[in-house]
Amino acid sequence: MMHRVAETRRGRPTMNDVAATAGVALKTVSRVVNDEPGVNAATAERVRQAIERLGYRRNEGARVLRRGRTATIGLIIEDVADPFYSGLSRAVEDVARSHGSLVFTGSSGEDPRRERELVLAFCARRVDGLVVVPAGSDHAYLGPELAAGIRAVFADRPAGPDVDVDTVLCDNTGGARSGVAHLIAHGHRRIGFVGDSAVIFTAAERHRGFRQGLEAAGVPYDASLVAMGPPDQARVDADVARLMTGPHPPTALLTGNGRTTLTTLRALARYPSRVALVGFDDFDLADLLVPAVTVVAQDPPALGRTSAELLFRRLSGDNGPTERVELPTRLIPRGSGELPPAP
Amino acid sequence: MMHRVAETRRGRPTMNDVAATAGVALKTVSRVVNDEPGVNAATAERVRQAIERLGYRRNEGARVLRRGRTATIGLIIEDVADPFYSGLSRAVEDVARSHGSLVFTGSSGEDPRRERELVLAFCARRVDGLVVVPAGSDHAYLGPELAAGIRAVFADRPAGPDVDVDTVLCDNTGGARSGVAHLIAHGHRRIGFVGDSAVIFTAAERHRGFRQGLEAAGVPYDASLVAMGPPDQARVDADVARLMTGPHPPTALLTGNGRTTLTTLRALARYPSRVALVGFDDFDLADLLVPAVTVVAQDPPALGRTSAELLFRRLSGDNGPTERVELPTRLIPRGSGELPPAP
DNA sequence: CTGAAAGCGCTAACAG
DNA sequence: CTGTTAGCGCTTTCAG
Repeated sequence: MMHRVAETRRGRPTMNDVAATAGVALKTVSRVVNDEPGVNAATAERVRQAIERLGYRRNEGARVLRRGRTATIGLIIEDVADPFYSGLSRAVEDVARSHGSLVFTGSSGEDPRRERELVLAFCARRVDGLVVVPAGSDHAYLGPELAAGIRAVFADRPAGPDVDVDTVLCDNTGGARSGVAHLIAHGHRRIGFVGDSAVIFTAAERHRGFRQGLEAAGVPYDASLVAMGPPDQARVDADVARLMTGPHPPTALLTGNGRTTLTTLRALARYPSRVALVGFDDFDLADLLVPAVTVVAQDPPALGRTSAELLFRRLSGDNGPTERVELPTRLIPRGSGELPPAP
Repeated sequence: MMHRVAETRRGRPTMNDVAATAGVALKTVSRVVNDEPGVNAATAERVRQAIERLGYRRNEGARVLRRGRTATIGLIIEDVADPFYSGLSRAVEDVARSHGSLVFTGSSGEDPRRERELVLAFCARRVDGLVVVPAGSDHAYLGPELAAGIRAVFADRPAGPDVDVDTVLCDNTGGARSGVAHLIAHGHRRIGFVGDSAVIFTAAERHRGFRQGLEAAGVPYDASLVAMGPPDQARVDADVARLMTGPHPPTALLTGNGRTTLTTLRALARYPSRVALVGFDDFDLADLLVPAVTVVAQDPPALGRTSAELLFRRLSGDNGPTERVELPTRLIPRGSGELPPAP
């Protein structure tokens, strides 16, 4: 079937064009388009034919201008290409869809300025709400947006002190504690920690949990066994080399997140001795490595789902006090975390 | 600093509110907001102060209504949570950003109805253009949108015959041929193919390349060594079992995409004999498995980047004939593809 | 340099 | 059941 180019100046047929074509008033078209009751079946049919003939599609932007809600939310994460965030994204998207909303996605790349830029760009598009994994800790810029009624839920990391928003986190300290406890239960006492930069909330929390885990078992904390920094291979190679070639190398490692686990495994491949390893974050293929990798699993989709559901609860009128949800972690033993201390 | 709630009815300050506060006309505010020349410095400063005081932010939707362009594009993929698509997404997002655009992301989940729904929802939001990885092959629904001036680039898979759009593909047949050639060069003659459902374009193309590769070397094609279907573990387990326990099991396998490679590796873990394997699509950790996995690598970011750049070229006025770009693949030998045929 | 009026495409409110 | 009128927040003429 052929579709003629719209009759209007701008390239797209409008409700007015449809009304003219169908020989009815604008409002009648509006009624048909919005399934409002009280239109004669025959008239409605004429309108529908005109719509079909012109290839008319309602302009959502114009509609929003009148109605207020955009049925759109914004999602800011660190990097869609990271499996942790892509799992979270998918869950947010699914929840949004079930609420009839579309989602703008943006990657901050761990840059606070970019985070701010994205949030404000989304707000200028008048998203109804935001799910944000913050890169920075200064969120004063959100003040006017929140005051204007845009709702926000922070996921994975909390907001700075200047705003009061709902937050969904994972039990970072508890997860790290359980990882350490697991290694200690398997006989380890010299346990290293390879984590992300300490400025990142989750990294700092996991490091805290690591320390607590040692303390709980009466194992002294040794700062020389801790290596925190950016997750690039070169940095991790250097840090692992430092740990493994020191006077008292660790017999076990806790790694601070998915990316770090991979880079650490690569770095470790150069050393003959088998160190035990528990990774924070599960990853595809953990079961296929030799030995299979024991992990403290988070649930990225649950993080996304919980955040988005909380957001939509707010959007549908829940004005109760700010919530802070903490999701549990789960230790999955697969082999690498059960290796005994090397002699 | 405190921000008072907007003085208007609707919750957000408008240009009018700013004008009233600054004691100027609406148009002057507009000029300041848009950095138009010809505003007295002092006046502009008063306006800026009013903006700051009210927490004013331009309503992009209203602006669009007048101007036409939304500075927004839509991206439809199969699943953000799949690393192939998340890599592509990130690249699209980056290109969009460099052109000052925001991106709506949606996952079709391989469902043509959902693909259509997303495309139309994005069009109703008046995106300037679309990058779509199609799930279906009927794209007649796009006709009116294209006629109305929305540009579209299809990525990874071509559009159906009913529309004429730019397309960016990967060299699926060539990649598969090179994988097969590699295995044959290492002495294999009984080579199996485990791929995605044949209805998926890339799967069918890779199967075709597989066949061509055999033919080129004079190795007869044996349909009993081919297993195509959904990438879930159960199906792959069953198919691999069929292949490996048959009268003449293959000594090597070509797997049709990233997910299938993983499920096939899991399935193969149950069999003692070492079959050689080349996987289509590279994946994180391929180097850490034992043996490390030889792959025919695609470049998902390049796919996204190329598609998005083509889209923005169209949006900036390039009306040349429809293009069809094909991106090369690269064989990365790592070990699994160089295993000799089992005795 | 500044402003008033018109209108983008739509829905809300109120007639007939 | 159908239509008219106003106006969402902004930019675009066109006049001062």
